[in-house]
Amino acid sequence: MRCARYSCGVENEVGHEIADALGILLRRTTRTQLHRQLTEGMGEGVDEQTYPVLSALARTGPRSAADLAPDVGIDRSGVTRRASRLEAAGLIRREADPTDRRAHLLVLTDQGRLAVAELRTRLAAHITTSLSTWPPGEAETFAHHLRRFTTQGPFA
Amino acid sequence: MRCARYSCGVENEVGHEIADALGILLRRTTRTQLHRQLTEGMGEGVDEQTYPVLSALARTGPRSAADLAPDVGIDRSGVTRRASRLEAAGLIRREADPTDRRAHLLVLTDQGRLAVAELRTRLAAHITTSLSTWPPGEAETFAHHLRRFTTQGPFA
DNA sequence: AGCAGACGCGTGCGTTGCGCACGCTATTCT
DNA sequence: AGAATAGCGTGCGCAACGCACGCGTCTGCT
Repeated sequence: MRCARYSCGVENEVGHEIADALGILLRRTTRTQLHRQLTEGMGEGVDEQTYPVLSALARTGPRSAADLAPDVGIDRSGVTRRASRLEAAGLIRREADPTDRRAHLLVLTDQGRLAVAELRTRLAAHITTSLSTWPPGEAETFAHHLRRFTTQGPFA
Repeated sequence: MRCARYSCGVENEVGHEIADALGILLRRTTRTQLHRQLTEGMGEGVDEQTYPVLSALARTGPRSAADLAPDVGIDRSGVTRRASRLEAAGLIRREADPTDRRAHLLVLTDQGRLAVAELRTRLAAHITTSLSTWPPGEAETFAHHLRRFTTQGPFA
């Protein structure tokens, strides 16, 4: 176990370090406390289970439940149920697919768009306040690295 | 929406960017596919639900179930049940607290320690391979930033 | 010292959510 | 046109969680 920082290129040490940090992040994420704090006061329909549906819809636009399922990681029926809850909360609505009359497209309502924006804003506020002590510029590089990691990394 | 990179200090743009990336990470995490892939072939007791317990024990040493509950984010009874599963799988064992005869300390067995190490190794391998295309040094910087973020950030 | 209240763990009950399998409707291919 | 296929929603069984309770243990007060 030699010194890892600034070693030649990429070594396993870096992977372990990131793995540890991600493990912490996973744990902090798994505990739904932050999600609850973020979703507090929102509509009754949005929680840590329905949020991925909203987020995916906001990212990729209207899609069908079956199409959404692999992104959310659950069964199609689960997406259907979550969508029903979100529909009851008025955050999304089912729209008939014009090209296929048996398909239902899930599309965010204005309220749903506001909800996603609000959630993102709250999360950004949390992050921004805690990043205010970082040296100038490092937050930006971290943000770029994080984005690159999520888009081309093992979580892509 | 002015240009955010290398702006003065920290602006909301950075928070939003990180929030988006974390949103993706949350979604990718919520979908248990990666976890399943990582825990495939491990003992039957370890899954995406029991992993946080193992991880927390590996990080902080033997603790009681009630003490562990807030870190895992579930009820004490839930920790008790997860611990029972892990105990049945031989990954942890309940040990009588020497200072309090009603308390049971959850302590990793050698097998449990190996399981945590194996999980961390698999995760590190995933990360390392995908980071091999990064410019030299950036992975280390990202690792340090990520660690700092998880230790002093809003997820601390 | 003795007793009452508090604390900690484990367990039954009710609830919730998921996966699988099925039925129904619409589409497509021969 | 008819048969096979695809897509959505729903019933059933299962797993897991939260809440509340009981039992054993500790602690503080008289």
